[in-house]
Amino acid sequence: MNRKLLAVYKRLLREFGPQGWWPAETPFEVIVGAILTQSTSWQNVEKAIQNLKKAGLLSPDGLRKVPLRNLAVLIRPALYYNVKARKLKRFMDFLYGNYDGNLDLLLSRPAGQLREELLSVWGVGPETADSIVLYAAHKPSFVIDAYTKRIYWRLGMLSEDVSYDEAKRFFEDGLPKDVLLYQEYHALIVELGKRYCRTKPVCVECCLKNYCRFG
DNA sequence: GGCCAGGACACCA
DNA sequence: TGGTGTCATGGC
Repeated sequence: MNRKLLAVYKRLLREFGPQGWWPAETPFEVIVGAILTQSTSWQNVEKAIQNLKKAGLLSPDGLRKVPLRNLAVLIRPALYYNVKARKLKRFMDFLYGNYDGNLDLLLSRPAGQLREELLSVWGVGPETADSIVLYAAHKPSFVIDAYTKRIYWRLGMLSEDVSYDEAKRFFEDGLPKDVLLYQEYHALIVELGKRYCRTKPVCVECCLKNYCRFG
């Protein structure tokens, strides 16, 4: 257990309150959002998801059947829409090819196996896989993103060039294995990052000055 | 008008 | 295996 890691969590929780992530209505929506939000602000992702909803396509069967080109047009507000349309299609191929479209069955797999399977799908990298395991399957798998590395490097708790897996291990070894804790912690880090820790150095300093004095 | 978002993959040496 | 390029909208 890492006391400082827990202290930072409590400080963030006090500052921002419970986040209640993920902002989605169903596990399937979590998965679609996780792919669409790759290197993209959530505001843009929401527009794309709304388009899918209006078109009545926000379901495994809907996304499986819609032509690639139409799908790309619908998710245009999310960045890199051609690539992401292909990624969504690949995921549906995987879901129907291996689980007959049964999402519950896929998500019922043990966390470690689920993560490995997700990583085998083209377009699903470590962060996307962990987001799905944690927020769609509700199983413990800590999510690392650019904000996490940036903030904990500035806090002197991670090295600047830390790998994804190393950072993940650092958090999982340092925290109780608790799904709700993992969910809230990552959401709070993103909230802090969005407000104060953009890439510009001055903003990172600002973040640390105002929000990262953790005893 | 410019910068950059809650990444992942291809390609190259 | 690590570094760099590609993808390509919309908000601030």
